[in-house]
Amino acid sequence: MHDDQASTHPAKSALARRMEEYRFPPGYRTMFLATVDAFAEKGFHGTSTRDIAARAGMSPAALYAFFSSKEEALFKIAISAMDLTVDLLTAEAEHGDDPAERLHHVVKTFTAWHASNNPVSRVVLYQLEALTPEHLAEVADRARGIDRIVRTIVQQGIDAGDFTASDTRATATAIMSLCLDVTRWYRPGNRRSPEEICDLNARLALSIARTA
Amino acid sequence: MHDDQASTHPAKSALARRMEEYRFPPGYRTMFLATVDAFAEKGFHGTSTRDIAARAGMSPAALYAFFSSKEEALFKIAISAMDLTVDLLTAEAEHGDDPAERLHHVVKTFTAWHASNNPVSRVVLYQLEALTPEHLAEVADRARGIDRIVRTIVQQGIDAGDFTASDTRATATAIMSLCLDVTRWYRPGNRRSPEEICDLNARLALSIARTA
DNA sequence: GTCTATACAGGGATAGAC
DNA sequence: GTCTATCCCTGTATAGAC
Repeated sequence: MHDDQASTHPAKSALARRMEEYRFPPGYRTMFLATVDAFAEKGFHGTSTRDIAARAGMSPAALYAFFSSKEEALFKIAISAMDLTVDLLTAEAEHGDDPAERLHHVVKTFTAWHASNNPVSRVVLYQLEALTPEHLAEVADRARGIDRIVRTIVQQGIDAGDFTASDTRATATAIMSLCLDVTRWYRPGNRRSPEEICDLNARLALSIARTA
Repeated sequence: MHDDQASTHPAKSALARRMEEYRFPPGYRTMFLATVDAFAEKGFHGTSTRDIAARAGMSPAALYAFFSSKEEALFKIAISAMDLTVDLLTAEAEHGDDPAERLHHVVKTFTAWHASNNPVSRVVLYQLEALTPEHLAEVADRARGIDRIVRTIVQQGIDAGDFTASDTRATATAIMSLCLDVTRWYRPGNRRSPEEICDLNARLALSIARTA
């Protein structure tokens, strides 16, 4: 008999699954996921440690068994999510023989990430300004790594003569916009299925790469 | 002799100019703009009324001469900005004889808005969750109005047989993503000039509208 | 409309027991 | 690792003078 979802999560996020695989302690996982949801809903500064504790079903002090501060919790969430994103996209960037195919896979996966892990991606996209400058710098490094994955494929397509865009960075930025902005407008139960959304974004990304 | 900019604003925002035209009292304008900048930089909950007061060069109590609460300040900022956006885009949506031309104008203007009024647009895009449900509903109305301007042009283009997209709303969403996400990545002094950015977005929007 | 002063609630974080 | 209890600071908002 397998566990059903007892929590408020409609489906277990990729991050939750990874934490299980890696045998993170259950208390940590509970607190971590409660923190993600709280930050996603109310924002970092709008969330009190008491909010988080209530969601996790623990006392406010329990947070400090896992994180040295609320800010560190945000930092660890961001790092975990971005490392997972890099892993996913790096794997996808190797599927497919030509740049067009690789772009298709990467955009599809990156779009799906933002739809299926909406709470985490809201935190990563909108809450990072609350980090200390040191932590922000580490996180910005990861963000550049993600950018680079897309940019590299665009450049390869241009070099191969398959993509006709003239400005690699600008093209990558536009493609990223399509993927990231899913975080803003997507809600579970959207008119379009996640698959339709991912497919459209993948096709639009190719159009963008082929716009002079 | 014209006034030079004495404030921290690199250039007077469209909103600041409109408040002058409409003869808003100077104290109100100062407080309003200080609040915008504070919210844009630190977020609504990350900003204290003392922060705002310090930026405005006034006492913390001065805020309450203009707004009944911090939340009301956010609400008035959002409403002002969105009303101005609707005015700008509505005007642009009338320039041009065919849908392609109108789309070009609207996307260009909407992109320029997010680049040139970055602080205000950061607040409007990322801080609205802090509004009361009643205020949020009013603001969401405005947001739908803005969406509709783009959606209408897309629909006209499809009806005219000029755009080949099959899903009007999805197409409008993708075009909006290009425009809105400028808020996230654009900073004054970007490698590309605002004009280049606007032109590219306008061309990409057309590509998107013409992707099956 | 702007100030000084202040009430008073809520927040982050810690102490110390189990 | 988790709790109860609590410290102390910060934050919103108001009172009342000018």
